[in-house]
Amino acid sequence: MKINQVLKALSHPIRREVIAKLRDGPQSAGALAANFGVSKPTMSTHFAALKEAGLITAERDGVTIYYHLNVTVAEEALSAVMGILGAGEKKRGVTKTKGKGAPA
Amino acid sequence: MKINQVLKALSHPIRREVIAKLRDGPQSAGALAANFGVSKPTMSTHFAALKEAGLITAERDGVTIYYHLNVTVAEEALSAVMGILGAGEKKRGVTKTKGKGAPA
DNA sequence: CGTCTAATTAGAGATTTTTCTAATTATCGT
DNA sequence: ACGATAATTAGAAAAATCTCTAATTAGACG
Repeated sequence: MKINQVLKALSHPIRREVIAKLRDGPQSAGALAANFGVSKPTMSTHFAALKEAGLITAERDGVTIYYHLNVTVAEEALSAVMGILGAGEKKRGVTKTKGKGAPA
Repeated sequence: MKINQVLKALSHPIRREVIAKLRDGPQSAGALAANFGVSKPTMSTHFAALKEAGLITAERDGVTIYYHLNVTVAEEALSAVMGILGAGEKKRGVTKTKGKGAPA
């Protein structure tokens, strides 16, 4: 899981909404696309970004493609974000140096 | 807290590293900038993005500016990401319709 | 095979992001 | 006031992102 790809994927509202919808179960590309005011090719690009990030997987059934949320990657991503944001841990105070030998 | 700004802020490796460093306590702009292979003005831009997102705050002490992690916003952001990624909840199965009256 | 549906890839334009150098602002100390 | 230090703003170039329309691929079915 590449955290950079995952966070870039999460940095667009449409892609976040897609993930939210897929939490209720797999859905076809077309059904997903119907929820947003952009063209289908644009949605394809967003699906591709999510797929690249590993957050979703595609499954073809006949002519229809169903996207599934990859729960494992979603959980890994969440852990990673916890690691970055600190998950509520407290740390030591300022190391302020007021006098002459000032810090950078 | 605007989740879009926060996630965009998190979508750059340098900005994530800055947050990580600030978890150990406030640091000056210059001290932070010293850790990355980019110019100081570039770092200023990154600080501005983090500040816009509310993830850090600035405090001037003489000629030096100290950045602090905004723990509250960091925690809110984490909650928001949990909401998006689902925080490990399980949901119902596929609603696959194989026959004629196919879904979109 | 021809045609219809579902979705993607191709190509291009507009906007945003990232980064740089140069100039400016703000503060301190003499 | 002057000069040094810390950091930002200004302006511009390069790269990435987002979106569109048109064309293509893939499969189903009569």
